[in-house]
Amino acid sequence: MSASPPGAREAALPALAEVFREHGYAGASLALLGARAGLGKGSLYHAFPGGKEEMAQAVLDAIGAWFAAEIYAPLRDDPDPRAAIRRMLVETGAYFRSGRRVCLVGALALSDERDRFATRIAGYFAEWRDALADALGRAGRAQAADLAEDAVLAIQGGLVLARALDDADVFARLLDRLERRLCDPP
Amino acid sequence: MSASPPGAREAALPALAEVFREHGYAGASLALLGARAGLGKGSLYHAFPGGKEEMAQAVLDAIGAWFAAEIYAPLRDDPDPRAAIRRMLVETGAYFRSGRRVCLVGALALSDERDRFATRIAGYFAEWRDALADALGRAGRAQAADLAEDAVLAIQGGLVLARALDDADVFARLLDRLERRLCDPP
DNA sequence: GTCTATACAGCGATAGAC
DNA sequence: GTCTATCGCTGTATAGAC
Repeated sequence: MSASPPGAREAALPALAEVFREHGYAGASLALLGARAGLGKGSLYHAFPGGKEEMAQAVLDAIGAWFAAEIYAPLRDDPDPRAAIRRMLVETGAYFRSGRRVCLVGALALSDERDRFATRIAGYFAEWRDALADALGRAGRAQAADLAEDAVLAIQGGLVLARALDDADVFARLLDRLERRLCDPP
Repeated sequence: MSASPPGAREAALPALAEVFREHGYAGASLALLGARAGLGKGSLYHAFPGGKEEMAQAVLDAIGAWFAAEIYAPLRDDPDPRAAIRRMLVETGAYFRSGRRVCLVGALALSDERDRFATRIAGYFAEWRDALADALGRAGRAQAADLAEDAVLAIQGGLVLARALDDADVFARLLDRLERRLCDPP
């Protein structure tokens, strides 16, 4: 029981997320997670009784909720689908710090922890792809599903290549190309 | 000194590579590496005095050599550049087991071990991109550099998405789209 | 609730028998 | 050359003081 500051758990999530992004699931030690969140191990386990796995699941939920609200919902609901797609590209560039920040979901998908988080990983990408396909369809594009799959995958590849070459311009150029490919009249 | 079978080191590389692919650098324990290679720790350290890092560097060298011979060289030298690009797509599909196999270089790029292997990681992708741009240029395509960057990054993204959705068809569809985008007349 | 202390397992690496 | 035994360390997780 007990009345910890009601949002102690939520308050820690951004710090935890950043540690997972920077070090991966295996490399994110409880010492690092606690230090960055400003909590001792006791407090961490009080907020997340399931330990590291529960922390990661909560982080993935928070990431999914952010994308759902800021990106997927506009793609589905904005009466101007092209504007929603442009918004998606701008928000994506900002969220990933122009390619300097790793996508935790993509990194987990490649790791051997994939199975543990399979549902959330698959949901994140399926939702993104389907919301984008919806917007492209409403914008009158043919083969909206293929185009959406291609764009979602390119964003992940852009993050890989930008980090591999240590060159954030790679990601910026990709977003430019995507804007033309997705928003220019067919 | 001593005359270990001259290729003991080389013979172990494919097994070591597979363990690194499946478990990542951090997750590839010496126990796993030795078991899969059929060697005890003593033999492993005899072949790779630098330990796990030397094993990974040797694996990356072998991967780079394979791609250089099978993919980059034809892209640069084949008198029919479109045929070389088609060959690249076929070989890539086979190498990554139609998307069921992870790209070790891409996974390392996302991990926090990136810096340790930065030179080989960057070289792998830069060579691929430049060789493909060369072939596209010889095929008479405009904006060959952009097109090449986009294709190399899409392959990495395709591997991420195929694994995230646990759906190898994602990767197969991507290779089909790339063939049209790269080989069809402009 | 938050801390420190600790249990216990697994890691990379090394030493030394054979 | 290859093995087993072991070192020193770090990991997650838990117990218990406060």
